[in-house]
Amino acid sequence: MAQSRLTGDMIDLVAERFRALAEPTRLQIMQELRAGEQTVGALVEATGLGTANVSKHLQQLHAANFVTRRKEGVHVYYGLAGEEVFRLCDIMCGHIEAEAAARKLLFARS
Amino acid sequence: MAQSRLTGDMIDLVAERFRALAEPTRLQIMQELRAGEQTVGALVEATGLGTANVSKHLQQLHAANFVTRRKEGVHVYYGLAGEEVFRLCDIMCGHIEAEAAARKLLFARS
DNA sequence: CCGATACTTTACTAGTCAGTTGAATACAAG
DNA sequence: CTTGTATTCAACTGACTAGTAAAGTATCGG
Repeated sequence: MAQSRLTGDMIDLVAERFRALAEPTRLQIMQELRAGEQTVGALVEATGLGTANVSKHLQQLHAANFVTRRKEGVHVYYGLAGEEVFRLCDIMCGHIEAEAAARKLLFARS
Repeated sequence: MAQSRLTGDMIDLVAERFRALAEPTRLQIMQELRAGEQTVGALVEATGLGTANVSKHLQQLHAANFVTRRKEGVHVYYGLAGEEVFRLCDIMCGHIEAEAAARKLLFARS
């Protein structure tokens, strides 16, 4: 099941995907999308970011296949392409919490 | 279990961790470490990268808590701090493969 | 103490990228 | 066709960072 070996090409692709998630702004957008498919304008309002900025981030997330894109009239709706992202975030959160817990323990026995 | 909501601070921390893995070079180093704890010099030889470069990447991985550091005499041994990283990579690989499969399917019915 | 080896730090360069501004495109309504 | 709204594109700036070279630090053997 688990990739015992990551080939050179695959490493590049994986790193590229990680980079798509390595930006707080993009994670914030993903988080907003969790409420459901939304237009660019709605995301702009929800996040307080600039329109062009949000549009660019959405394109990057779309290029990395983390969001879907659907045009309807004058609006463009973006939505989550899957839940993997949040599984990834959960693992990271666990990692961070474990680290915090370890640090706490370290202080406790000083 | 799953974080239904990611707070602002947590988003920053998670993005920071993703960034640590968003570099092919660092993934390559992690991959090498899978064979076991190794010195900086051994990693330099295994990867063909510059010494200072490897040292710096290892520090970043250590700061993100993905590798352990142990000094022994004149050598410094780095090792994997856990297997989460590879779980993350596996999910990403699955994502990439699913995407490739979908593209293939798209071509097939043209 | 001296020199050698292993690693880290610092300073630099070149490339990348987030965010912004203003123009361009697409579509809808009048 | 014209106006207005929604989104994207292009150009720019400032910040960050990978890689490298050279100096600095630590540890061991003699």
